Amino acid sequence: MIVLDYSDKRPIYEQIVDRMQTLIASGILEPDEKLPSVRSLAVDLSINPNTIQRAYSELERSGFIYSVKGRGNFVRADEDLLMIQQEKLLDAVKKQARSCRDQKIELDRVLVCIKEVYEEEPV
Amino acid sequence: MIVLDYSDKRPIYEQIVDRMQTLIASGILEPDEKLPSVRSLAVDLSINPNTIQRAYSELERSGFIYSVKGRGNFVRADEDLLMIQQEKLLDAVKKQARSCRDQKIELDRVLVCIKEVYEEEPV
Amino acid sequence: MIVLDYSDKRPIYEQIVDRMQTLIASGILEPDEKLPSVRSLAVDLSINPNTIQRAYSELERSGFIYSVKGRGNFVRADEDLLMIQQEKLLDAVKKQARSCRDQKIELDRVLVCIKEVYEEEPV
Amino acid sequence: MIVLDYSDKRPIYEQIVDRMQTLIASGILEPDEKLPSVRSLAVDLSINPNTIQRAYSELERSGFIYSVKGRGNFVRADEDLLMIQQEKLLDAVKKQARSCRDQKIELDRVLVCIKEVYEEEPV
DNA sequence: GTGGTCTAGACCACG
DNA sequence: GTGGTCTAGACCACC
Repeated sequence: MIVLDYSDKRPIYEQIVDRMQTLIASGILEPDEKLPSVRSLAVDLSINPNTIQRAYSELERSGFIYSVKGRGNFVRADEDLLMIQQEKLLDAVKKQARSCRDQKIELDRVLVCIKEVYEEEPV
Repeated sequence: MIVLDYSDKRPIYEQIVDRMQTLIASGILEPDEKLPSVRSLAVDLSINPNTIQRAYSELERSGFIYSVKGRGNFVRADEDLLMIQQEKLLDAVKKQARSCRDQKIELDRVLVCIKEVYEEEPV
Repeated sequence: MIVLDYSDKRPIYEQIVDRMQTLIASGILEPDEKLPSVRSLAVDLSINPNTIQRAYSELERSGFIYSVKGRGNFVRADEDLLMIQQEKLLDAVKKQARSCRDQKIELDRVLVCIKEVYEEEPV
Repeated sequence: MIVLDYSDKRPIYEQIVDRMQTLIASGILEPDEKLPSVRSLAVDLSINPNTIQRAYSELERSGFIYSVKGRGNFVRADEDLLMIQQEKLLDAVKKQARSCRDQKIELDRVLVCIKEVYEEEPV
């Protein structure tokens, strides 16, 4: 469910955070569903448990999951948060669109790109 | 022409590289135009000349500028390179579009965002 | 009478202890009144009986309740203890007041807050 | 400037975060002032640099400081944030006041406590 | 078994 | 020298 990319410059914990957010936002992980335990996921991905711990802490801080000591981490049901997340993503889209425009890429080429992606396979 | 953002997590030299690339790709800096000297730009931005030097080196390595010993750095006229840059940017757009799709953002919302941006003022 | 908050970072047993202390101090639970049995309360809150047991043990240790083997747990009538509890709480109030003062919150704003609360509805 | 309390149940990094927030809110640390470096503070308090790092990360995340790689951490000037911080603190005060009220502590005793504190020495 | 904190020590990127 | 990430290994509290 999670694939790490060591050639990516972004830190590992951030890749995990992003992936989990996507899994939650897309509904693949349902509200109150239990996430893999810190240690088991660490073994799975063969990385240090601290790194998973950090990813989970970030997810809890930003409200995507809640953690119960001695029991595990669980998906939080929060529609508002997902909305805010979408807005953030759209802001990023706009920023990128400005780069395209500044580099004289025609509008249609951009739109076609987007449409292509939406016709691909889902997650 | 260049504004640094110290609260941005990206390194200073990278901000400069990006900005220069945009200025070149958008035609604001014209082919064979002379860039500000390392030292003068360093004074302007009140940062270490080494940082400017690094940015210029990166730009030269990736072919956006050429340097002439004792005279300065100049914008290279290279249509192919600009094309490659555009492709890179479009790849990034696709990657982002996948995120939007995975987070269940409707296609139309994304397209509208892009169109809005293209109707804004240029650089 | 007791509501657990799993997203609270405090341990479950501590939430129960606190709540019971409040119920006793406020007189809602009267002296020599019988508390719910460990097992029944565990079923009620759908948690592990061990957790209830731990809460009751803490309450007994600190003198709020006494337990009679084979009969159950009962509220202890102890005026002194309640006084000590009040002193503890007032110490906490002072500590918090210092934070307010250090953060340059005007004295009046704090006093008004307190007064507002005392005019609200009781438990 | 910072004193750790090992008998406190709260984690060390949290104590540091709180203390720094107070120092910033009270104006002892001024905007754009440089904080002690991660390593030097670690030596000072004789704790692991990772713990300082964590505290600083939290402070950056919540907007109290900004960090520049290779240069250090600096106090951020943000009036709004301080206001929000004050509101949070007053909410905590109200919560505590409810406990006092529920435990039948007279209003005047609480008010006197607060006033006493405000007449003590500052930070 | 679970999450959470801390230490020790290492490596990298930046200026 | 600065911040940032990661590993390895330990200890604690909770359930």
